[in-house]
Formats: sequence, structure tokens, C-alpha cells
Amino acid sequence: MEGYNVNLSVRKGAWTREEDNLLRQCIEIHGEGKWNQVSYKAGLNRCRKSCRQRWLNYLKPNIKRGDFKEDEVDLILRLHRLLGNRWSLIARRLPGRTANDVKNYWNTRLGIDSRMKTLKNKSQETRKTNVIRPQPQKFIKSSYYLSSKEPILEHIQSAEDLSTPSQTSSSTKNGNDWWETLFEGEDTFERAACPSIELEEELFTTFWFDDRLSARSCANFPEEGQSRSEFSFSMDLWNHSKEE
DNA sequence: AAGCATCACAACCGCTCACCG
DNA sequence: ACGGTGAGCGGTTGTGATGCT
Repeated sequence: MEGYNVNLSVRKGAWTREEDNLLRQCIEIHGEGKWNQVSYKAGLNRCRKSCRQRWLNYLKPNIKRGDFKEDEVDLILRLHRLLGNRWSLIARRLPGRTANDVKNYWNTRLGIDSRMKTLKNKSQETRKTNVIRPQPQKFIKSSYYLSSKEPILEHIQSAEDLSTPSQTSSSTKNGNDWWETLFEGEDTFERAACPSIELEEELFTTFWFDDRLSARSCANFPEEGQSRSEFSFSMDLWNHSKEE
């Protein structure tokens, strides 16, 4: 990797132990973020992207290394079917795994498997696998879902729940599955064109609503220790499906 | 043992978006 | 409204490790 180093002004290629230590120490002192300053503060001759990536993919505490377990692989497959190549979103549902890990795992193993299956299935003219994308919704200001600070669900489904969607234990609102009532009634909001819904779509509806509805990501699942209100989703992905 | 092919993964790069003045 | 900057994401590449002939 040393030969990789072409640009004399900024170091590239594999990180050394010393560099790792410098970066770790710097972030312990100053915290994450401000990546453009990290390099200078740590005394590293690396670009901000390199620093950020090294920290997020390798040095950050609690990063899980080693082979993916069966349930993790199952979850990746399910989420990929729903989200496509949105590795960061998928990785958020896999504690200790990074987007890069998931992406690499998919590209080196799962991707090949699924391509093989796709080729096999094509000859049998199987049904097209649609990436399920939620549809645009119109919220009115008085909507319960927007005005309430309380989360809609009593809890977020665990990874185990996600791996067995048909058995998910959903909390209810007024005795009904919340997603069934979510789209009912104009006093709440109007539902735009409703596509055929596959079973896994319930995963998409297992969201906490940020009162601002401003996050760019489709679904930012709250992490451990994060409050439910910090979870957010936006209409970006919704709109995206319309453009296609 | 040597050479080649393939795999796994760390790292780079380009692009997009949010934010701010 | 617009341009500059920072941050994040996904695609791609480079390289060491491993397996195979």
C-alpha cells in the first residue's frame, strides 16, 4: 500500500499504528465531528475523509469484527430487499457493524449469491423483486402523528422481530395495528397512491416520527441510548419512488 | 515450490445534500 | 437565490491473504 502514496502533500494508503493512536487520542479529547480540523489537531497528514472513514470503520469503539452471524445475514438480506444499496441505513440495524462492512460483505458474498439466484430465477420468469418504497404522504398540521410528541409505537422492533416479520409483535393504538389505522381517515392525512403492499412493508412503517420530519434519511432508527424522538424519517425516499 | 486466480476488506474517490453567509 | 464549505454516502479500486493447479 505504500506505493499507493502518490500525493506528497497528503498521506494516503494504509494507516499505521501511530496514526491510529493519534487519531484515537484526538477524538477522545475533542470528540467526533469537525473532521477538517481533526487532521490538524491530531498532527496527521491525512485528509478529512480518510480520518473520518478510519474512525468510523475501524477505530470507533464497539465495532464488531469477524464473521457475520446467521441472523445478521438474514437481516441484511431482508433490509437490502427493502432498502436497496442503502448501506448506512442497513448498518444502523446491525449493532457494531459499519456500512462499509455490510457493503463489503454484500459485494463479496451475498451479492454474488443473489445474482446467481437472479440468473436462475430469470429462466423461470419469476416475479420481479420490487424494492418497496413508501409513497408520498400529505400530513396536515393537526395530525396526531405530527402534533404528538409521544412515539407512535411503544417500542421499536428488535432485530429479532425484523428477521421474522410475520411474527412481529406490534403495539396497538385503540386496539388496531397502528399501521392499519395510520393511513385511514382524512383527519389524519391523506394517502397518496397506494402500491401493492408486501409483507415486509410493515418494516417501513415501524418508524418513530420526528416532529420535524426533516431528516434526509428514509429511516434513522434510534440507537442504543438515543431517545425515541431522535428517530426520524423523511419523504425523500417517498418522492424518489415517484421520480422513477 | 511456484505461479496464478480468487477472495476479503481497507481505503480512496466522486457525488450529493445540508447549512450558512 | 446563490455560491462556498463541510459532512456523509455509495461505488470502485488496490493489495495482502488464501486456495488451487
